[in-house]
Amino acid sequence: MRKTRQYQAVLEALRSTRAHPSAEWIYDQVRGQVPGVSLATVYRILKTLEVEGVIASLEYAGRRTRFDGYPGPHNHIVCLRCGAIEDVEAAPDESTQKKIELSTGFRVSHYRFEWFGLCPRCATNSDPLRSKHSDSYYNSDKGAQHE
Amino acid sequence: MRKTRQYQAVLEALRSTRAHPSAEWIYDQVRGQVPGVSLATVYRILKTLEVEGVIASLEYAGRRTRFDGYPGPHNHIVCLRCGAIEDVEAAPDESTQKKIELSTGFRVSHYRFEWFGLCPRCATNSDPLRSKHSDSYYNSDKGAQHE
DNA sequence: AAGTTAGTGATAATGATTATCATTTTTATT
DNA sequence: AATAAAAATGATAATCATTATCACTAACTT
Repeated sequence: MRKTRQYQAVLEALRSTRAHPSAEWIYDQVRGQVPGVSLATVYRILKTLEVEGVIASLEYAGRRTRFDGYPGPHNHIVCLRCGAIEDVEAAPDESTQKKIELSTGFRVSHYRFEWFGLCPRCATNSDPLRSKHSDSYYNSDKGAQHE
Repeated sequence: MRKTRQYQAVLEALRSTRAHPSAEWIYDQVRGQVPGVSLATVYRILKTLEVEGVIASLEYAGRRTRFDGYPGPHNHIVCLRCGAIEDVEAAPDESTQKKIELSTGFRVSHYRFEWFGLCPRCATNSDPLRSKHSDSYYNSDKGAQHE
């Protein structure tokens, strides 16, 4: 992969935050650096970066994919209402993985371990839950509601 | 919710297997009992059952949702290639959850803990990976490849 | 039996992501 | 530098699981 302006802008945008943005939020940032960039290009570069292991994608059905520019040994806690994703250090212990491999015969490559609930702000705010297809975070036009 | 023929047929179809089927596989089963049933009705009933806590949905971005008719204290192991989902007893310990609640301020309602890898058959079979939009399990016409 | 409520079936709409393809940009070769 | 080959881009159409809509029907209530 060539280190094009688009490529660099995508990686910089993603790494500019610890808040796990969506492709569309990244797209908006990149447009500031490369005005005519296409959303398809952003998706393409994100996929390349993921395959290279440079970034990670966090996928939840019915919600847009969120990207993590600092993949490493950590897990996530996700707000059911606003979609906020924060890092968490806890992880299931490795001895469990060996047991599972023996009992199921699967060859395990990775695990997903995520807590779900309400973030502190959402826990005290009783706005209605929003539909599957609109995250408050990193939404294209409306902008983030909080944080 | 009235216990209509459609409702009962959906629940029976889902509970007829431990293999976590998709809405479309359930739809095919239900059609055997209620010939003119609509796919929309199946989705509607599945959503109701989930909200009632009678069943659980297992969601993976880009793949169709899979349903679990026997939700309980267990977790899953997922094959990256064929989409097979099997039950696993291991779970992260509860003391970790308390620590996370204190450090993040989130109010945790549930967690997701899943191992990914290749099932025994897929580990020894080198067919190409299929696209995001076609699971081999519970695919409408083609039927399951194995199991 | 009439009236209210809930559920259904058919189909259109949704929306994030991917595929396509002609064009442009970059790299390699002469 | 000129040309050829390879890769990346931008614009847009296509995909596809799921949801929304709405007219119609079945089920309860009194």
